[in-house]
Amino acid sequence: MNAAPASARNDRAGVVDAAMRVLAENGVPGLSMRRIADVLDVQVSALYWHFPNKQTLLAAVSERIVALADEAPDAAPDLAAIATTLRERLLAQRDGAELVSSSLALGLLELPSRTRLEAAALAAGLDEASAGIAADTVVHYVIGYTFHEQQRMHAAVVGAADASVDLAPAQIADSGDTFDAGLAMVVAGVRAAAGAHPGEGIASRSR
Amino acid sequence: MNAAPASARNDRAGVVDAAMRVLAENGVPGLSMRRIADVLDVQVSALYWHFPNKQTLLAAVSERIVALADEAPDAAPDLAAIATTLRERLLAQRDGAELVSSSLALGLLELPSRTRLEAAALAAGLDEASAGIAADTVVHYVIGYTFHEQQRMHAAVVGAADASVDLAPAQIADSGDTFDAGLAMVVAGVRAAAGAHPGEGIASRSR
DNA sequence: ACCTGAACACCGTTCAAGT
DNA sequence: ACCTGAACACCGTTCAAGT
Repeated sequence: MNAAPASARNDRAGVVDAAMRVLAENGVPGLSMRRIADVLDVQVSALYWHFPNKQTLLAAVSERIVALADEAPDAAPDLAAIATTLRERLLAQRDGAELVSSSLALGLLELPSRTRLEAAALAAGLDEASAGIAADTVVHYVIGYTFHEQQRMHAAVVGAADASVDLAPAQIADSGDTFDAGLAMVVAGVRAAAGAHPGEGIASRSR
Repeated sequence: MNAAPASARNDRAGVVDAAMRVLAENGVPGLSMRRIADVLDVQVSALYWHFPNKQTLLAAVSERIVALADEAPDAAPDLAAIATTLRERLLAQRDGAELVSSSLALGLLELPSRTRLEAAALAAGLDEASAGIAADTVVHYVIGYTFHEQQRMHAAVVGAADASVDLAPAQIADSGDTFDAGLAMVVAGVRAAAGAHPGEGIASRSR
């Protein structure tokens, strides 16, 4: 299986590597098939042997972005912790949220975090249907927030040269706190759904 | 097809009208400057007299999509009702959520619903900072959910001809219920934040 | 005030053909 | 199994020039 000449031939992983490099340097607007081919020193058409089209290639990039680093022992599943980890993965790559959002919407990507969020919601006491909805709700919040954040980061860079837009530095600096505050609301809402269903009344607060 | 009289000059509103028509027929992927120009029976370059670039034109389209029909008497501001109205506006136009999401992220669009959501959150008892965060959280949920939903609607149409993907019809049919369920969680979380701050809750900050 | 005509520098995708 | 070369049908944007 490894008798192939290691010289100029690429595989899917290599193409994704190249795409990640183009993404880091040029962002989504500059992530073209031709640019990826250039990095690999190959014709554009060569990419179509590895992937049927650009969206599928982008989905493979997205998959790498959201791949969980730790397959290790899962501590108690915690909604906020899983959401925060997802956000960090998205932030680690330029335009990560945009890429993942689009791959997800096209049904070309499965989100490992979503499975974990669903498990956490179940563990918190939600029924199966509600747990799925809760997981999606958290995912929409995280991706929506981070997408917005990353686009504004880019706008800030362009705007700096442009001198037409200026964001207060504080507005950017404390975006982590703002994310956490919004996340806390969503998580509180999910917890409220846990209390509502199985118990007998609306206000069966055990804590 | 139905070109305007050759003598009639266009204005910004007319260009947006044309763009809305192209959007309805071709969706975002087919919403090109050339197609818009064709509808107006005009050269592409003519569009650049009205708008500095495509993104600004798209922001004007987004603005029309989210414009509130009723400037009328505001009943008691209700988070869920405002969110539902926003979703309906987005669903009324093909790829509406995608368009609005991108204009919003680029800072080219102000969302009337956001102002109303903020007011509703204040009325519910949140402080000013939290009300803004609550409004953004609801907006992220609504846009994220609807974006995902609309992309899947299109994928379903393509997939039907494609015969490669099939969504359970039930999955699509009850998407309204699923939206409401997720929204209920978010709204409950916002309400929880109202109870926490001003009273004698967990963190009693002197103010 | 609003538009034409033409160009520039790009795109994604296909396909016969090569090795 | 993996790639080349060339083509096709598009893009957004600019700009001198027209009325």
